Amino acid sequence: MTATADVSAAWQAYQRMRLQLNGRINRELSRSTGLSEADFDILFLLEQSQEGTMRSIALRCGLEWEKSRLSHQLRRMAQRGLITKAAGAVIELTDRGREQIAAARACHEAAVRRYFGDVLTPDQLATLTAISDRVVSRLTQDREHSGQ
Amino acid sequence: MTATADVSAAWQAYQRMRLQLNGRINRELSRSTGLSEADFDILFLLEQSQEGTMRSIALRCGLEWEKSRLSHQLRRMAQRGLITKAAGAVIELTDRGREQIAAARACHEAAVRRYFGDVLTPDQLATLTAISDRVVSRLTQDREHSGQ
DNA sequence: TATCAACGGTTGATGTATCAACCCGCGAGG
DNA sequence: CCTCGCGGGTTGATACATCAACCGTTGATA
Repeated sequence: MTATADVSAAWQAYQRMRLQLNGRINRELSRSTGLSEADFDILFLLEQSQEGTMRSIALRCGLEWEKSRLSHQLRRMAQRGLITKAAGAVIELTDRGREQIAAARACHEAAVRRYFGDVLTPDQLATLTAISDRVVSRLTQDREHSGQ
Repeated sequence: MTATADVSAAWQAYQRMRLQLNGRINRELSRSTGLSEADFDILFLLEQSQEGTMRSIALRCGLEWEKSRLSHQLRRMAQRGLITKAAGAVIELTDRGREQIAAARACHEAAVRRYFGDVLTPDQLATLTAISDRVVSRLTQDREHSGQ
């Protein structure tokens, strides 16, 4: 039986890492490219797909976002000229969007490596992957609590 | 040298856990107590301290929040009657706030245990703590990039 | 003493997240 | 053929996060 103190220590340490790590990466991304994490995630998925087009529903499944969240975000990104909305709920990457995600990807990868990949051992990385998979599978398992 | 693929796999798994785990816990907290994560964090700190009072600056240091964020949040919480603002930037827990944080703490602890503590081995918890400390210390080390 | 810089705190503007309500097209069952 | 429900998408309201600009006090220095 795991002691409460150990769980609590791990939780607190994890919270600290979560807040600071993602804060730092997002700040660097925003400062050097003007893109938010939300922008980045969407553009990244779009760039992955050939032709740079995806249906809304595919984005939603890939990101596991709520539909209203995606709708609001796509509207703002279309206003900024990063994407365009075509018929049939098809979202298309613009040239401007393509430039930005290319630059942002480099910045993001560098930050992830600098603050995460480079400071952890292969063992730690493997354990973190296992931990994450375990927690996610637990969450998926009792989806009934989720309300979503 | 750690392979790029391993870093990337660990990063993606971690991101999934981060998004889903915190999303679930916050949703349960909000549904069953009406408190957001921000509310919870502040009330938790206030409850810790004897008398349920703290100076703004102490809250800011404890939470590592930006000053404007704290100011906005305290204003909203005062409007909802969870706290009161006294002279000298002193924040005081109200009776209503005390009730809510007590209920919320139980709910939060149960959720952390259910989705996190109960599904990980002592070894995994210890490794996660080590990972978190390592990453946080790396972040603290080159604070110059932070902009904050 | 006068000034200035630093710091704690507030405010307003903007972007982001979530919930609820709504619109619409479509297929199942009457 | 009807209609009813479901799912994809939009919209509006509200809460939260972040940035920049501002206000007051305080302490160091010219």
